[in-house]
Amino acid sequence: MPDLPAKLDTADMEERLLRSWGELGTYKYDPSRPREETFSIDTPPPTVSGSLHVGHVYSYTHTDLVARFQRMRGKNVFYPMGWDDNGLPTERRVQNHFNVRCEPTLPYDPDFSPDVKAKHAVPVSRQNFIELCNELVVEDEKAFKVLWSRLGLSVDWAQTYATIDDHCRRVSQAAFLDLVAKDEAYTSEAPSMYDIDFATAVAQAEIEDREVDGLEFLLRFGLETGGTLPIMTTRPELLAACVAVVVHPEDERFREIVGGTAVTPGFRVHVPVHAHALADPEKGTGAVMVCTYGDVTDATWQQDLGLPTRVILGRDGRLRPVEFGSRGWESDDPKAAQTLYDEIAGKYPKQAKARIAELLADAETAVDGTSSAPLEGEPRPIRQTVKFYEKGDRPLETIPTRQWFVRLLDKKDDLLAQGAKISWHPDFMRHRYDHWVEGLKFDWCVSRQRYFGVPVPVWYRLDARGEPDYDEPILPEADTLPVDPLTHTPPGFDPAERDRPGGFAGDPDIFDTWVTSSLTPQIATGWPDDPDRSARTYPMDMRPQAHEIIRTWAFYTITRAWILDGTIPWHNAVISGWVLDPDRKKMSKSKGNVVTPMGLLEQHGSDAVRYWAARARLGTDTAYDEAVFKIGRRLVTKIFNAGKLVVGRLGESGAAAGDLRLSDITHPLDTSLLATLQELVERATRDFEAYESAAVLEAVEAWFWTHLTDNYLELSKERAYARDRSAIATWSVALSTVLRLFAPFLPYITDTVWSWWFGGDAETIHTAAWPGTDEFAEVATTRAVFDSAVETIGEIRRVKSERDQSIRVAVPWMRVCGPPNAIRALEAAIDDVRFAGAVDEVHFEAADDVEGISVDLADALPSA
RNA sequence: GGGCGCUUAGCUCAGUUGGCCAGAGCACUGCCCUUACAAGGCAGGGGUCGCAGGUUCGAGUCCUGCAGCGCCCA
Repeated sequence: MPDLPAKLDTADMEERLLRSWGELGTYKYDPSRPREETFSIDTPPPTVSGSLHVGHVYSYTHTDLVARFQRMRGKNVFYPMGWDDNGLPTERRVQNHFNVRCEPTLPYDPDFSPDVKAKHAVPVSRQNFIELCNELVVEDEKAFKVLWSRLGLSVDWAQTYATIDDHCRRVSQAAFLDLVAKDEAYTSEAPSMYDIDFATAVAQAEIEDREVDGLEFLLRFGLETGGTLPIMTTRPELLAACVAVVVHPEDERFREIVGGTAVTPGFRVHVPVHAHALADPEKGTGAVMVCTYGDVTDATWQQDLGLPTRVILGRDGRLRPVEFGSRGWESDDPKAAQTLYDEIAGKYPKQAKARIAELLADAETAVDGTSSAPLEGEPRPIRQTVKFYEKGDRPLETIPTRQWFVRLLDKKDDLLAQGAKISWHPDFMRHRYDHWVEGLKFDWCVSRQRYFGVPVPVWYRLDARGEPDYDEPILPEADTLPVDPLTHTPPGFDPAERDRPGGFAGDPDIFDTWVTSSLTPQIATGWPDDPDRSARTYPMDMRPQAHEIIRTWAFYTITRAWILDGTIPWHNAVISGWVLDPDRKKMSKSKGNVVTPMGLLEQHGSDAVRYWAARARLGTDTAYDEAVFKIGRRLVTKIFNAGKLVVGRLGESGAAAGDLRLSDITHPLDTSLLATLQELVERATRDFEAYESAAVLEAVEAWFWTHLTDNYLELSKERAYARDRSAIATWSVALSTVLRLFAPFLPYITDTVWSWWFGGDAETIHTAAWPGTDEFAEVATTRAVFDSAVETIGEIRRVKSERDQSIRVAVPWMRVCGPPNAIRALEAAIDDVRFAGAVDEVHFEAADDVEGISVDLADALPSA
């Protein structure tokens, strides 16, 4: 037994154990053990260029609790860590840090070195950009690794990946080739949700609705048959793109004109009037103008009704030049139409809207030869719901562009069935997934018109005029991945043929970051190159994540696994809530209410911070509350002190660590305590298996405090000091067991106390066996003796306390009254109670008509 | 507008399949230096379990409706 320290030095303890775990290889994954002995975890790769915040500490701790529990149950835990360095945040950080910008058409320069002093950002090739990224994120990764380690995450650091590294790009591209081969990915020119500032298409999952102030304009269309048709619109600037008018099929007001032709004001273009169920009779005047494209419904109408397209909005977000009178742009008065359009061409929608409203308010642009202007009255302010890219500032536009899509809409039922095979913790979180799948409206747009990311690994043949053939994309050989089609040459071509008629062109786009992130299970488990590793770790056991990305990360991951090989990616989805600040707002960097986690660990100790995180049930949001760290800290101190007491006695007793046997435990109080401990172990194990770690902690903490330290240790202390074999053995068993039950939550203090007596330097508690539910079966009795002893000492304390007496004050005698069963149980442990209560003589009194135990010793107390 | 969750002591939260007077910690009050622990221990006060109905011998727990808060989606 080592000399036990007088005080607990947290920083020193943490540093020492971190080193020791590293040397022992405590958290190493063993690739030789079979699948059924392995527990594999699909860890969320944090965005390395993002800030470290307390939310990380929170949810990652939840994961670690399960990892440690499974490890102690004998599982070979596969607990990798990924870094997400693929995407916009890193792109920006690399740009600023190295003063470069990614120019994918440039050739790779192996000798490039950044010039941070250059006046303008230096353009570099995509490969150079990726290399700079790798260089930069090394530092970011270090910061994360230091924090995670200190927090006590039992990650195997030999198992790491980064989403932009060669391996991930290779996996991502290989999985894409698989999609293409299965006809699950396709390219098409279609109206897509497009952010004009980011200049890229986005997917449904990245879109959010925002309420904004808008204006409603009432326009008078002409009718071929004479008269006018009032139409309400919020987007008069798209009037030139109008291809039809629709009304609801059952709307009596418009019965006469369906099938007829309307004439747009100002531009004097003839457009058909159609009936369609999506036209809302309650909205505006009931008649809607269809423009290509004002929003997604326009695209539906255009498709359903076989309408032509008149696209006036360019990918730069400005109204592009149009020639009225040319094919597709016929007008009753091309010259007037052109004059009108030229006033708004080149403008952004917002400016164009203002200008066209002015012009349409002019009677000159009348549609019916009358003198009244097509714009009736003043525009009315309204609140409208508009779609935005989640990172964007201007509304999304629906612009036809060529994109790659992954088929989703044809497999909703399959995806629901896959979701149903997964256990969600808490279970109600599965609704989020189901509702998202049910609400899917588009296939997944996976191409992005950005520069930094995993390139779409595709080339296109160019015809004699230099036009790409999108129908027959050229794909790379699997063993050449990863490729960048803008620098690599496709099989069968010469580099000189790039961008030449009759030659080839590389696809300039990159993938949506979720294309790669949705493959973290495959990335981590070695698909497609290492089938052996994959067979030992996949499907994974557990996916921890936060609830707001169920519709993205969880959804896409389930989708990819289904398409790839019909599997579910993991058996359990474990969903953490958020950390809220004291005002109940989500903590995030942008709100400026973030607390730096390393400071917390240093101030309160890692165990105490883990305690705070572990107390929260899965799926529930938690207020950031310093008070809870303090409670955790108190628990750590208590374990330290109780450990000192117990190990001190064990050492004094002369027994060796392996020397004590369960069969030594014979005293009724001791066997009775083990009955309560057995209950605890059963409950803790059951709850942990159900991912209810917060309930485990609560139960273990309650037992430790109220059963062990407040009562049992006090009751049995005299026997322990007297080297009573039964007491000594019980102290050893109780401490060993409760330490192991606490170990997943409080890895530092438990391992420290463990090392004093049970482990030594060479063995850590974290690979010790989780207590078995039948571990004490041979000696545990019932809890009756313990309960009655506790009740009696509680009564003694209460009476003394009421008399303002010390608990140690000596009492010559007391009378105990209680039901016969309780009295009989109490008699078996009465010497322990007498010592703990400092009572000399006891008179028992069994009575059938009383409820609990009561003591009478007031008269025996010295006067206060 | 649809869905999900939450509403229990001043605060933060437990309350398993409905069952004895509703619990913990913090905070508050009083007492206690008891040889593991004063960064402690013991004891105490404090709640019509959001509201209104219903089922039941019995409801914090099940059902219906309503309200407030939060989140997800439209």
